[in-house]
Amino acid sequence: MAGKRAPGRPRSEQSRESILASTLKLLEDSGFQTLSIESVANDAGASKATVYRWWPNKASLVADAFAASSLAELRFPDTGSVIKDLSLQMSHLVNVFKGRHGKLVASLIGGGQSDPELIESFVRKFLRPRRQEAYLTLERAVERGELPRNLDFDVVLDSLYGPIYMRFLLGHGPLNRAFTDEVCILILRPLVLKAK
Amino acid sequence: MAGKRAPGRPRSEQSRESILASTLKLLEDSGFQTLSIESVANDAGASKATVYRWWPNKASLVADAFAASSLAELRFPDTGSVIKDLSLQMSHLVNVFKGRHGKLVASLIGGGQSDPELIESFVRKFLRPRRQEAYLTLERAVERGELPRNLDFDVVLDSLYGPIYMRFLLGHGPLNRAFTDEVCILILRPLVLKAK
Amino acid sequence: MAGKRAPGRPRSEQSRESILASTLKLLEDSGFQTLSIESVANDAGASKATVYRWWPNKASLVADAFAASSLAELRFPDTGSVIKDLSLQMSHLVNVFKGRHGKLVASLIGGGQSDPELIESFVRKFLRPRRQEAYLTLERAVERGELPRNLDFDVVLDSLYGPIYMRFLLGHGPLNRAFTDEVCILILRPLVLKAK
Amino acid sequence: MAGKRAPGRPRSEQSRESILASTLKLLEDSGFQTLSIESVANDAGASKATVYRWWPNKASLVADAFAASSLAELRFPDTGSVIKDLSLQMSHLVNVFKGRHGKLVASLIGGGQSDPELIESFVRKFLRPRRQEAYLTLERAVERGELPRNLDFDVVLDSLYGPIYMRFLLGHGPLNRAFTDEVCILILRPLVLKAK
DNA sequence: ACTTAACCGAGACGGTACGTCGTGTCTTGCC
DNA sequence: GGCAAGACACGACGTACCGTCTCGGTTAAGT
Repeated sequence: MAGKRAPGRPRSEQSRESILASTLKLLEDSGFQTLSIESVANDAGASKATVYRWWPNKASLVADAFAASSLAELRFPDTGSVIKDLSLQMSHLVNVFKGRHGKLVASLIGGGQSDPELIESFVRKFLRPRRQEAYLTLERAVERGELPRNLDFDVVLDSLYGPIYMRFLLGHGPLNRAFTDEVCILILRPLVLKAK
Repeated sequence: MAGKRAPGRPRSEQSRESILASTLKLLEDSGFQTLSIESVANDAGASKATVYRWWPNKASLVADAFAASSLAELRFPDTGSVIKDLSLQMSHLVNVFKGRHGKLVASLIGGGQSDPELIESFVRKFLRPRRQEAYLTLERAVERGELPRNLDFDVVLDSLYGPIYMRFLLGHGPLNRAFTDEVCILILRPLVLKAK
Repeated sequence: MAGKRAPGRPRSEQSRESILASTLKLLEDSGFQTLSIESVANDAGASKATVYRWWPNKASLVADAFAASSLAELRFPDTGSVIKDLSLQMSHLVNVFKGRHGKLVASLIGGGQSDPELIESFVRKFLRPRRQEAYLTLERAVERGELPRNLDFDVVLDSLYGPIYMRFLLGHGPLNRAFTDEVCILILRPLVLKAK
Repeated sequence: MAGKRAPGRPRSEQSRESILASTLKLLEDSGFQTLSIESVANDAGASKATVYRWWPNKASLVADAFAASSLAELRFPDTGSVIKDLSLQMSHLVNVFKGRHGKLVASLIGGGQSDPELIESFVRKFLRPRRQEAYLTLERAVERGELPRNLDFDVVLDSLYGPIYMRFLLGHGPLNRAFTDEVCILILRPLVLKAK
């Protein structure tokens, strides 16, 4: 079913990949605003028309490039302790934000303030998958009796990660393991104690 | 020597104000990226050269315009209860973010990801002053015996406001009074109980 | 060896014809410069590759299309009077130039100024055949004793038709029967008189 | 009166001249069709926007460039004989057409077949001024009694020059002094004889 | 009947130029 | 010397064709 192939020359997978790769590369240097589609096409050895044929605007292109990037390496550990699990993962996230891909994420969220597509892509491709895993981590803790039932996971998780995003985007305070640990303890310790 | 005034026509206060006003106006419609200095000059009935004479780039202009805007109306109440004080103020902030000036703040933070001056301006003109007031609110609670001494105010405040900024910028969950209240209770209730 | 036919599918006569027809049609609307091969292929329901397979460039295509057009309907009458014969034919030519095919001829000569192939085609397919007939008309007049022997036919014919082409291409004066008659009389009357 | 100067920076005469000069230069190499405005701007060290600010399209630009070129060097002599006067001037014209500026004129007339502005410019800037002089030459001959009164000058002149333009544009026969002399004699001798 | 090979449509590809828009700088005359 | 008006060189925008290139499918001639 749907075995029919579209007629005409098929899309070049090679050009698609080199365009996305160039986008990522240039984005890391120059940020979202200064990134020009012309420079992407140039760097990728592709034609501007080819870029515009497949991506309607810069935002779509960047969103796709971000989605294609291997940013999925943020697994949650399972140590038997919620606090340890989450503080480890939060510290990993901070390292990512401060590393090579930090500028990319900042560009995405920053550019997204004037282009909903970018935000939508970031949430769908990055935030939601990670949150799914976080739900599991929290559920495991509930099963273990570490956390109470009837907890609003989203409120807890936004309280844990919101401070990270805030400091990442506003830079008004240090962003490091000490900070994430403090936040983690501030929020989770009372919950865990209660459950005892 | 100090009494000497530079010769020539003094700077026109009127043009300065109309330029800042037009900047704010256009920013609310179009966002930071699409805002062009050309359009500002045009709308303000000023010359492009005049804009460039006084502001080196778009970011400075927007930062100044933001500073000149009356966004300082976010006082903290003093009800005698930390939780009430903060949940009221957080709810006010959410209303500002969802109101007419929301787009302005989003533009500032968004544009700031590729232009540090904007972030710096936002933090200095908006975030810090409010935080100063928050410190006072928290201190009052400590004096009252509502909160323990040796509390890291910045960690507490980022835990309270981070979730708001995160939902404001990413839009991945509802942002309303119910949410801020839940966050407020999640974080402050345990602290207050402990202090009893 | 000569009898051998190449194997494989033979050229589609239908596509050839529809391409030439579309070329003519579009040429009449848009002129040579604006005519795009893409639009021809599109209009003809053919593929661009098919056009390029058979015609190396736009000029060849247009030249072929012109050759295939039925512009051969400009016979010379034989009234027994050179002046009548030629003034009739010249008037016919003017009508053609002012009619549906006028733009086609103008495009051909115009485009030909930067593409010799077009001019060459126009001369070979249109001008020379007509001139052959004109030679016969003049020869008949010589036989009749209407015109002197030793006349340089080409000089006479260019003197008769040059004014028509000039006004057709430059549009600096009216182009109508009155004009062609005057030219005809100016040039031929003295010759005929002399021959008497 | 009308002493008011437009406000703002005045147009740069230097850029105007270098643009027109580059246009002429490139036109002689490449012809009208292949001439790109981009290359003109580039060669002139000007910006594309500047070209487009002052000339709405390629035709206007070329027309202006042609008008600014010194193609006015085609004076009519006054030898006391119409035939001599005209055959000299016609021969000069042929030399111009075969010389450096020939391609320019051909481009103008060729391009003009799809852009009336070009033709209009050629007629106004080149053809009409020369024709005015030709009228004077013919009038002198009438005064001298060399030519009859009541002659339609335009018909005579188109009969003389039409053949030149025709051979210039179609290239179907030699274009040289011998040809112009023959045409001149064919048309003018009968008139002059009559006038004797 | 079966192979073979050129044909054809569709349409993607790297390019080039288009005409427009905004940048930041400049020149002019008025205030 | 500030200011509006606005021209300037520059460079990216998004579009349209260019001429070339795969594809899958079609159509005869020659086995």
